[in-house]
Amino acid sequence: MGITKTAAFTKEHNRIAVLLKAMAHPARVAIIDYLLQVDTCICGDIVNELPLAQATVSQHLKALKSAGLIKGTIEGNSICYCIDETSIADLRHYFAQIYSSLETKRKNCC
Amino acid sequence: MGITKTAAFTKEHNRIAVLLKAMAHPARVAIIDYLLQVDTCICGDIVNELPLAQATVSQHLKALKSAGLIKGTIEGNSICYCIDETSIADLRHYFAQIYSSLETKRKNCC
DNA sequence: CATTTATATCGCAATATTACGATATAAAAT
DNA sequence: ATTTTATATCGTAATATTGCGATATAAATG
Repeated sequence: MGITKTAAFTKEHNRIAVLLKAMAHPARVAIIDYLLQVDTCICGDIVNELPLAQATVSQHLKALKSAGLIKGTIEGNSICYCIDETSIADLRHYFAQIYSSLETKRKNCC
Repeated sequence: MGITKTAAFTKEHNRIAVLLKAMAHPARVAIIDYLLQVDTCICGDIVNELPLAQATVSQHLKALKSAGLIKGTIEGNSICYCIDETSIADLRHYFAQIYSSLETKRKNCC
């Protein structure tokens, strides 16, 4: 025991959980933030932007990448990372739907 | 080593990470989903809705509650849980901002 | 070709999460 | 007053994450 019972939940619930989990760390929120701030997506200096060792940053980038939140393409010596719009659009849609669902249903006891 | 370097990141990045972490599990996504589906927020049967033991569900509810995603008020014998709109609004706003920022900046290399 | 630069992976220690049975608590029903 | 019902907490085992030094890889530069 101690392992997430992934198979017991719906595909959709798991899909959302995977995306959220990938972003559920301040370093990874900071990485997304940084990728938004730079105007080009040639981002070879993410390591210098974060208060973490190079190996750790690389791991965080891998986590974001394997969840589909960022894309990385080899650019000669270094790697060009940028945000994958699709996954952000999915999350945006997810929370927008929850919010509008809350607005229309308006619970009356809390 | 092995502990998240919370202090090294901004308050805002940590705040978002805490909210996302609370939702970053299929059981907790399922709980939010269920709370949305029921029309009243007297939700004493969340345990029966999930494929997990009562103790485990209670822990997940605690996690959602301490992150501020749900509220629970004692209703006699049982507890009335419902979604806390504020936190959902925050997350909705966060992803909407990322999305619109992506739209305006439109990277040209990926 | 040796060196530098950029990034990834390995191995490991510290810590955190997930799950559940057992037990506690406290209100409701009998 | 005892039992039932609803929920929380404790203890603990299994697993996952976080972080980093060391090392690997591979392109760029000298």
